[in-house]
Order: sequence, then C-alpha cells, then structure tokens
Amino acid sequence: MTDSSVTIAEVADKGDTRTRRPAEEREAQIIEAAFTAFAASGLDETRLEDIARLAGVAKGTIYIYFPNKEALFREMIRRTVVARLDALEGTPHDPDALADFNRVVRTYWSYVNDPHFPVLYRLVSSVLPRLPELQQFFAERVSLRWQRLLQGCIDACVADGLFDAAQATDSARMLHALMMQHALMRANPTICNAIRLQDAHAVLDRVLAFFHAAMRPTGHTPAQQNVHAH
Amino acid sequence: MTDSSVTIAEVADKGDTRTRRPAEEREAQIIEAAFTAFAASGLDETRLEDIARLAGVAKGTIYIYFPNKEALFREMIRRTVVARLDALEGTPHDPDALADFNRVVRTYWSYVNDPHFPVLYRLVSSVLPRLPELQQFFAERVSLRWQRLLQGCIDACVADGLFDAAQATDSARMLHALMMQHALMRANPTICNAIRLQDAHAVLDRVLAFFHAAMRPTGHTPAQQNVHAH
DNA sequence: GTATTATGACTGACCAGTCAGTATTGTAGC
DNA sequence: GCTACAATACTGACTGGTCAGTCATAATAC
Repeated sequence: MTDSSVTIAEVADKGDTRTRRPAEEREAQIIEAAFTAFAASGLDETRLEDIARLAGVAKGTIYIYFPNKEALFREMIRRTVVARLDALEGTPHDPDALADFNRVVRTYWSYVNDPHFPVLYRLVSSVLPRLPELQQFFAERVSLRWQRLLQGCIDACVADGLFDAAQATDSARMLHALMMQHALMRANPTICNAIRLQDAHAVLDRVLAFFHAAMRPTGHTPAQQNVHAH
Repeated sequence: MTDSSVTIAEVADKGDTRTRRPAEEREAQIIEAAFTAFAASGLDETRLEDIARLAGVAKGTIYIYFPNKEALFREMIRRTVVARLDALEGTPHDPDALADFNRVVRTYWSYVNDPHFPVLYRLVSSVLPRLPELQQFFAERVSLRWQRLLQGCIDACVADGLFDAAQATDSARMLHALMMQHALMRANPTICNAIRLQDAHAVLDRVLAFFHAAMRPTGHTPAQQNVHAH
C-alpha cells in the first residue's frame, strides 16, 4: 500500500518533460490521463499528482490549463462524450427505412459497448448530487438524443408497414432501455459471467429479435432481421 | 457555504441525547442517518460528523458500532437492500401462471421504483472499483435474483401456451432490462420531465404492453393484459 | 533579453479515527 | 430506600496524515 494507487504503466514517452508543447497537445495529454485516473478511482479518490504523473507533467502544470480538479473532471467528461459522438455521426443516411434503422442501432450499440462508455456512465452517476448540470448534459447528449434518433427511424419503418403502428409510440425508449441495460450488464463482470453476455454481436441479435417480435405487424411473421449482414 | 452541507431537518427527537439506548436501536439510528447523508453526498463527500449530527449522537459513538466509515457504508447498503427484499417477499404464490407472473412483475416494479432504489444503485455503482464485493452482492441479490424469479414465471406461462416459446429464452432479461432502465430514467429529472414518465403505473403498463407484444404466440392477438386489475 | 511555460516544495484546510474523560445505568451491601 | 462502586455507553477536543491549490524559481523559446 506504500506505492501509488494508479497501477497503469508509467509515462511511456510523451516527449521530453520540461519541453514546451503546444497548448492543445498538453491539454489532450492531461485529459487522457485524467480519464484513466478517474476511471480507476473516481473523482474524490484520484489525486491530482496521479493525473500529473500519468500525463508526464508536474502538478502545477495542470493548473495552467484547468482552474481546478472539478473543472478538469467536467471537461474530461464533456470532451470524451462529444468526441465519441462526433466520430460516430459521420455515417451516411440510408434511404431504405429498415437499413437506416439497422445503421442507427448498430452505431448506438457500438457506442454503448465501447469500454469508455460504462466508465463515463458510472462517473457521471456518482457525482450526480454535486454536478447536476453534468447529469443533464449526459441525459440530453446521450439518452434523449439517441432516443429521438431511433424514434425517427422507427417511424419511417412504421410508415413503410414494416413495424406495427400500435407499438410505435415509446418503442424507441424500449429499444434504448434494452440496449443500454444490456451494455451496462456486459460491463459488470458478475452479471456478465453469470448469464454469458460475452459476445456483443450475439447479445445485440437477441435484443433485436425481441424488439422485432414486439414490433411485427399483427398476423404477420416477417423474416428474422440480422443487422450484421455483410 | 459556511453552514453544514447536510440540509436535512435537525435531530427531531431520538430520545434524549446522552441517554443510553439498546444497541440495536442506536445502530438503526446511525444506519438511517448514514443512508440520508450518503445519498446526499456520496461516500467520500460525506463527513462522519454529518452522519453523527443526523443520528443525534457524537462522532465517537459511531465507532462503537462500526469499525470505520467504509464498513458503515457497506453495512448500510447491505441492510437496506436486504430489508426491502425481505419486506416484499412475503406475497403468496399464485397457482395461475399469468396471475403469478403479474404478481412478481408488480412486486419488482414497486421495488425498483421505491425512492431508495436509484440511490442505492448509484451509490453502489460509484464505489465499484473500491468495493467490488459490494457490486457482486448487489448484482446477485437484486439483478440476477429477480431475473431468475421472472424467468420461472415466464416459463410457466409458456407451458400454458400464453407466451411464445420461441422468445422464452432471455425474455426475463429483456423484461428486467425494460423495468430497471425505466425505473432509473424515472429517477433522473432531466429524462423524466423530457419524456413524461411521471406516473409509475402508466409506465409499467406501456412496458408490459410491449413485453406482451413480443411474447404473443405467432398468429394470435391475446387481449391486452393489465396488471393493475382491482 | 523578455515573455512564456513548467516545476515541485510548501501551505493551510480538512477530516477520519482516537482516547481521556464524563454521564448513565446496574447492583451489592446496608 | 440510600450510598458506593463497577461497568459500560457516550462524548468531543485533539492528532496525524492527506492533498488541493499556490507561487517563487527555473527552463525554454524566440
């Protein structure tokens, strides 16, 4: 217990310490180190010196770029969430309703199954009472945003007669709930091992089979959809 | 910012301070105060003195009953989870498969919609890296336990031809995901207000309508089930 | 030379946990 | 009943360690 609590491999080679770098590069260095450190120990248990060591800078340097620990935390969350969304949003829109639905579902699934996601989710949840504006940011930029996106695709499928109109309302929320909860369960070793959720593709297939069963127009039995089509 | 961070009304009347009470009573007092304080500020931000003040005892008294802050936290979680489960498990088993399914669903829903639940969930999540055994306890005693219970009821319904056998596998997990995620969304003011999840009964009805749609035997359209039947 | 960037020893606030001391209850002897 | 004494519950001022944030100094860039 005498050595550092952060067990990540030490500063590999961030360029010479004590050498000036462009502001953006230094900020990115610090943000990345902050993610790793906060992910390992949470907001309070993480010492600024751990972040500094991981980033390969001195503690004082952090205060040149961020006014305090909480601001660094907030900025780390904000950037990580936004960076991932922007990276994933470039995918082109598909004119075919079902293909577009599958595209959005696949993108969302890869988003929530990225190892960063459950960590961010947990960190944001844990500071809820202290930083409610962060919770709001997360809810709007992730949960609600994706629910609206999904609802649009589902409505298009309903218009094409692919999905039952009776279930259309709220079905985006249902699908969101299924995907989000499965992603969180997959990130929990106890649950994951107990009920075998190892393979992300297989899990998504089961979720979608259930969703399509609920959405199938009454009386019909459309062929099983598979979003992993090559 | 000069006054205490815990804004709950001060010690109402726990009996005279400085008066001896039976050990169980004192412990319960402290556990209850710990729940309130930890719920408001999390494990690290909560000062032992806040808990002491809320419980109407001195800081030193807490150390007579609990070896340290972390043990108090762990015990608070353990007791609160167990107390609620025990209180809800008395409901008698119903021989009719569908009625029994509805009974379990209703019980689970009331469990996860109790205001204590999201708070416990968040607290447990936030200390995951520090107290993994607590996460395991929670996963096994809540998530997995209820999933198994639900699966049993669903299998009975399948045997009676009420649910489609093709969807039986994993459907307990799907229903669990829908209920859990909706309960957590209901506890988040931003999401709750944005998509109007205020009424717990209405939300459960929507979730169950979706679930029944997915589980309906192919080709049939059974009458809409309502678990709030009087 | 001067402006900018980086450093890390230092400070001051904070708080978990301790413990010497005080209050309360129990009971034994009268 | 009353007093004396022991046993135990409770108290809160204090200590020791921790760490966010500062700033005088040093290094680098131009």
